[in-house]
Amino acid sequence: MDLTGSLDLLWGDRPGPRRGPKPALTHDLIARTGIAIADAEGLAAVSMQRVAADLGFTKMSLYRYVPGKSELVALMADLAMGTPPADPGGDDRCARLRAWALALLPGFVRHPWVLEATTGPRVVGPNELAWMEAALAVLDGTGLGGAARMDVLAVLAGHVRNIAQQAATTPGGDTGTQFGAILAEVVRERGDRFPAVKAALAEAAEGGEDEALGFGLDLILDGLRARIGDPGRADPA
Amino acid sequence: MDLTGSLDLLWGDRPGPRRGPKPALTHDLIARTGIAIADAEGLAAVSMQRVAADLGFTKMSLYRYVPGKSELVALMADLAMGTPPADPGGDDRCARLRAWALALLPGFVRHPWVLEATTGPRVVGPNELAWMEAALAVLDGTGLGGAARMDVLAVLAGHVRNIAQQAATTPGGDTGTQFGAILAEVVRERGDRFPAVKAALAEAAEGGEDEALGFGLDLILDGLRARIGDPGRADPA
DNA sequence: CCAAACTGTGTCCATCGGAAGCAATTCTAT
DNA sequence: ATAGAATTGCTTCCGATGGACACAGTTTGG
Repeated sequence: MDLTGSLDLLWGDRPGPRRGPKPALTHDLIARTGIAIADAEGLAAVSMQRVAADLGFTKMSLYRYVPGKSELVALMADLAMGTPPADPGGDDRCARLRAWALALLPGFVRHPWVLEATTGPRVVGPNELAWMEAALAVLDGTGLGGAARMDVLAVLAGHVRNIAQQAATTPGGDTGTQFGAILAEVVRERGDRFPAVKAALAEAAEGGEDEALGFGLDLILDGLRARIGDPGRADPA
Repeated sequence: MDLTGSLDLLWGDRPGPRRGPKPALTHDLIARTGIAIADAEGLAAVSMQRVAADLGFTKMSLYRYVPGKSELVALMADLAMGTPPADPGGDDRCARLRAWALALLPGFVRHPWVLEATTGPRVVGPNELAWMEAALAVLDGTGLGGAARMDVLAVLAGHVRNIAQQAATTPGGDTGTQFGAILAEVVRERGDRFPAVKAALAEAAEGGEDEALGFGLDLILDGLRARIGDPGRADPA
């Protein structure tokens, strides 16, 4: 796996050549075209051919800008996540982390393919690193060690990813094939062998509102609050 | 997206035909062959051609057993995760959930491609459902609602997935390209723009042992302990 | 002014997932 | 026992994909 290609591309460490025809495309334009395709039809619909066609160019011209498809997808993913919002500040670090996590969700919901594109070891891009920086900055000055701070970040981001994954629909537009719906379908006729799952599903369907994201964040942040001296409710009601 | 194919295959609802030549292969054998390839060379190396070749058959013969590649991958993933261990029991539900989460990790570490294979909406297989059942059974009888019980499960499993993802190495055997190593490489020359990340990484590298999994679990389970009346240490010390 | 450098394109290739049809094999019904 | 039906594994074929390579046209520096 060659990571220098992704690294140079994502971080834009390219000396600008001066001779020859002026480039008609930019990394940004190419990536945005790919994002549009992935948003509408899923990551599988993103091919070099397709991206080039949507831009009005031939497939091979893209290779003048991007070393390969995986690097293009990495570029798309980093661009799609955008930059983190400004830290609201304040004394309650947990509240700030909560805001950070809540801000992370829309990107995953609007671009569900980013979940696919960012599984496994990869080169971290500028935007992803900026998100990490924002969360770690909040954790600066707590008694937590470096590894622990990274862990808090991983747990929070992981939870947001999970929620986004459950909410993700099939790109084709099959709104009925959400993860929960599929699960319910599977359990319907086999519930006897999985009574706890059956009960939880039935109760959840009856209960109404889905507060998965907030509930999980409260769970994690309550645990965190106990480890750092921070204002906020000590009694979780 | 046709889910009936995956559904029937994963759950083995196939009436056994009696006429014709006896099948030379089984779902189990095919899936295990695919797993061996994915373990050694990554999920990308798993093609119908390759699986068939390793079995000594032609590519198209596999389609007599499996409707398509995605269904094969789903079968591989469910088989690779195996069945959950027996619940140790006891009064401390959090300890039981901790054991459950710890038992979940080895499967992801041994088969990193399962993370890729199980992103996005999918048909849940028997083994995955058994893992869900095991965790939800522990949460039975707590005051938590159905949706909340599912959320606890999602948070725990999500954290384990995240840890496994960070520990995953490139399939090709590039042991140096773990996620943390790549991250460190990126930050090395750009640390000034990301001071919090730089500090956390430096401190983590110096600190030594990596307790990411346990730390995150403690975080989550402490938050959970506050919501269910359960024995266990109240002071996280 | 010319050679070097760069861009976009056309051609070519191996590989992939999968459809369709064919021959051989085995079971069921007579 | 035997004919027909069902099933298997194989061969052939197809469109699409990612990517290598060479080529012609364009721009710029010496």
